[in-house]
Amino acid sequence: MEQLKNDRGDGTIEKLLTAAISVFGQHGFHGATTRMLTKAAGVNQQAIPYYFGGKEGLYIATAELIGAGMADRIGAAAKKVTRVLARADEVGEPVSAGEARRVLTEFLQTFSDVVVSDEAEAWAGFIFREQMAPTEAFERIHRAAMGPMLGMVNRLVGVLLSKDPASERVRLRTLSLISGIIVFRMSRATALRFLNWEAIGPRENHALRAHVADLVKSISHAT
Amino acid sequence: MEQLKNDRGDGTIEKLLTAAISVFGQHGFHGATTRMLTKAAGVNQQAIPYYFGGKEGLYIATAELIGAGMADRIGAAAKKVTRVLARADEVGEPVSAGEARRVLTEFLQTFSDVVVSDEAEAWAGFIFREQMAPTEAFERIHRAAMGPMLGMVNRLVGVLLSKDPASERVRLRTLSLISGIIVFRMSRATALRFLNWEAIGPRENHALRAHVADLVKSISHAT
DNA sequence: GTCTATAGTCGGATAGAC
DNA sequence: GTCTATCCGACTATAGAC
Repeated sequence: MEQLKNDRGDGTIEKLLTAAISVFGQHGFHGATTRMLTKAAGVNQQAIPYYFGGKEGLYIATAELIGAGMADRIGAAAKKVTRVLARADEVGEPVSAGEARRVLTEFLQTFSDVVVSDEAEAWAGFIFREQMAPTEAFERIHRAAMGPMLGMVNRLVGVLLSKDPASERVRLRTLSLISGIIVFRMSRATALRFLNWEAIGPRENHALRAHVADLVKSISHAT
Repeated sequence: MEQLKNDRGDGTIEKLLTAAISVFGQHGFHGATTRMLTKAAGVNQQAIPYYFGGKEGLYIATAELIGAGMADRIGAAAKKVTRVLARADEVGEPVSAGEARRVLTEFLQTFSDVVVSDEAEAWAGFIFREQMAPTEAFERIHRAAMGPMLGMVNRLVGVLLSKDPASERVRLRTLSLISGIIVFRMSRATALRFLNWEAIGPRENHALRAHVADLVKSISHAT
């Protein structure tokens, strides 16, 4: 399967992949039918077996696209953090609590932006379905985006707690911290209702960023 | 549909419901077939349309059972909290921060126990699928268990932050707090791997209870 | 490379014997 | 109330014209 044929197909593959993210996300693998997928993409039903070898092939390809998309969207922010951590390693001196808090807050605010973005809405269903019953698709998303992010955040949480990042306590905090942000996407319906929000617009986005700062602050204050 | 017929059926309905929780949880509504469901329950395929009017009817009935199960399992702990809150209302004096923290910790530890329990494993897939694409089934679970719990926890978080429980800030914290616990069920695979845990046994359960106490503590310390 | 037509499979629900 | 047999529709994938 050396490479996806691109000649002549005026974006059939791309249209299919784009549509697949939201259709699979909304209905899951079984709930989505090839007819839904191709209709949403505006292409012939036969395009799926032809280009992807079948529905499952399209599913895997979609997962890869999502992984790449996530990595891309948080990439710039992640690079900043990596740079700070790398510099600390070079100097052989740990990152200061103040800097860790600043960097972590900034990164997680970006993450929060991405999480509640319209783009992520299409990703979310896909990812969280996979999280419950991981298939190969999840592996790919994890490797591309989630794994590196977890490790990075964990190091900063370790600094804030003045504890070994490898310790259980730090890792537990990291997991809870990230899930405390993701909840606004994953349980969006529940969250909106509970907050009396109708949607997540600029004002709500701003409130979320403040909330993220709150969460980070609460880590450094606890012992 | 006055009442489910129970005469003579030696537990067919019960067997079907019990099996349905895990089968729907694992495969989702579309992924689960009536043949899977009835085979897992050890009953005739025809039993689903007969007793529940169809696959969807079984799905709704399953949701109700889960809602009742959750309410039951956290019921005792919830009652304690309700009592404390009610007493405060009577006296007209707010709950003290110390008591709020104690009560909240105890409640959330129970919640954490339930969340990671084997029983909840069967519920989890069902609930989180619903959370992403809520149907009527979600409404029922929400009303039975999640809604009341959110309100209760929120009041205590309000006390700890010395803020109006209705305020956005408090509600945001409540959502993040609860999701910080649920993550160990919802993203269990990711969490276990990140923590180098093989399973959640007694030791891990204990660690989680300590972690929950940590999370509550971090609320009272933050401003 | 893209289409129409259709084959082949499996899904949920029904009919009717017992 | 429970079974076997079966229908009908929807699904994915293939065949073959263009």
